[in-house]
Amino acid sequence: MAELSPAERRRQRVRDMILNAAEKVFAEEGETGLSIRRLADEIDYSPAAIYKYFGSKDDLVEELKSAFFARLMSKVEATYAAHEEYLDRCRACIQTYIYTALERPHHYTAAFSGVQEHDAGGDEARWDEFVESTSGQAYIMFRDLIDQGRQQGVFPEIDTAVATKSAWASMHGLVMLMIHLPHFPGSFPDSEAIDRETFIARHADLLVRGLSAKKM
Amino acid sequence: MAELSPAERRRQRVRDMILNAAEKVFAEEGETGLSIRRLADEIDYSPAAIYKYFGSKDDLVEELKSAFFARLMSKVEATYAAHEEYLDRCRACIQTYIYTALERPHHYTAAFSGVQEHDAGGDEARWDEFVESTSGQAYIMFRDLIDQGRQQGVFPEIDTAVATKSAWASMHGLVMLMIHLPHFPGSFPDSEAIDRETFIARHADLLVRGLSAKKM
DNA sequence: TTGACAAAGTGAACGGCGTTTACTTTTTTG
DNA sequence: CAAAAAAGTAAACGCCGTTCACTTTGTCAA
Repeated sequence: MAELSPAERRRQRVRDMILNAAEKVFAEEGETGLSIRRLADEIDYSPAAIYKYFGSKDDLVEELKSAFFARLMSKVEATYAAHEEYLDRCRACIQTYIYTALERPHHYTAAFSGVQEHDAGGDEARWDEFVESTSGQAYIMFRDLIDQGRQQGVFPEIDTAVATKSAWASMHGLVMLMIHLPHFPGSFPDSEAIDRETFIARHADLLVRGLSAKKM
Repeated sequence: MAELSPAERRRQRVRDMILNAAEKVFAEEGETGLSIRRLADEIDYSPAAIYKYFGSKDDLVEELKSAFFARLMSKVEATYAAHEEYLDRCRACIQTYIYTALERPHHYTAAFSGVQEHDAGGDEARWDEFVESTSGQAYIMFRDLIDQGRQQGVFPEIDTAVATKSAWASMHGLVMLMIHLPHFPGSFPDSEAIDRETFIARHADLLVRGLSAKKM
């Protein structure tokens, strides 16, 4: 079962030290605060040593991001399993996604950063790549969830793929606004204060309502 | 009428040169590609000269962002004026927001960057600040639009502030996903290809449908 | 056990960055 | 025209990611 030699174990330990130090800094300060030199300092190695374990700073950050996304996915899966009734399950999964994303705002935003040019050409080779990517997994999971709703007639008039993308956008947008606007959604003096929990629940409601509605 | 002295005119010209060069680079490459030294090079001045016109790189970028957001707002306002029927107006404004944001992805994302800590304490002094900020203006405008719907009974059961924030999140999320995922929403082999125009229209539809629906 | 080879680790450097400081040149103005 | 103010600059500071030549340490077959 893949026994590790002492050398491999040692290597693994150092690698983990780097990752742990990086995770800590990144969670608190994001990519801005994370520098190879600072990391090296914290683990008492030279900066150059880190390059024996990671090809580049981006590679390192990539690993932080995908570890986070794996956790996000497994949390949503657990929520899925914990709810029987379909609409409950929907709302709960949406909320779990949002809450978990908010636990690590720097990770979540970093996972969706970097402007992509929109290749109109149907470059379908990228689909495989996407499915294995962090965001791809989120898409697949919610697509399956929503398609159940279509099959059961709860969402009578939707196209699964379109509805999934819309719903995802809606969740994603809420997370992003909450991360970037310090007073969202509460403490707007133009309305009664509303706390995050109730707002998230209401947002999930609105979303489900839109999916359930018949065309106008 | 605030006549400008020749000195002031000259100063203004140089300032604009800097801003134009910055705008060009930023539109194409975002904050990554924008450096003071490169800017100085392009306009044939020394790097230090730029600091006679802008306090910092962030100040400069701030000006690019708010100029963009002003354009975004005025486009949405024009769309507002161009549509009479209420639901048409709603859908059209949503779509204009999305399209204009997508014209300058680097500007739009930069305007929503930087993780904020969530001051639970009702720090209401920030409201004034928010109202004058770029994102604050977007909020106010859509809030007024949606409140019209409530008053007219088109959106019968909504709370204006909550609905506005949800709707905004929904638009914002779509823009962000389109910017960050190269194949969104089309060219997913799990469904028929769908182009951006139709998808945006459908997304706006779904949103309006949610707002119109009665509680379940 | 030893000698060769690989792996781990390092100090110093390269080229880039935002920004500041001390300085010179140009322009405005009393 | 002199003095004050503004515009512009070269050089440096302290960061950054990354690379390279080098030394140290560990592994393993003869």
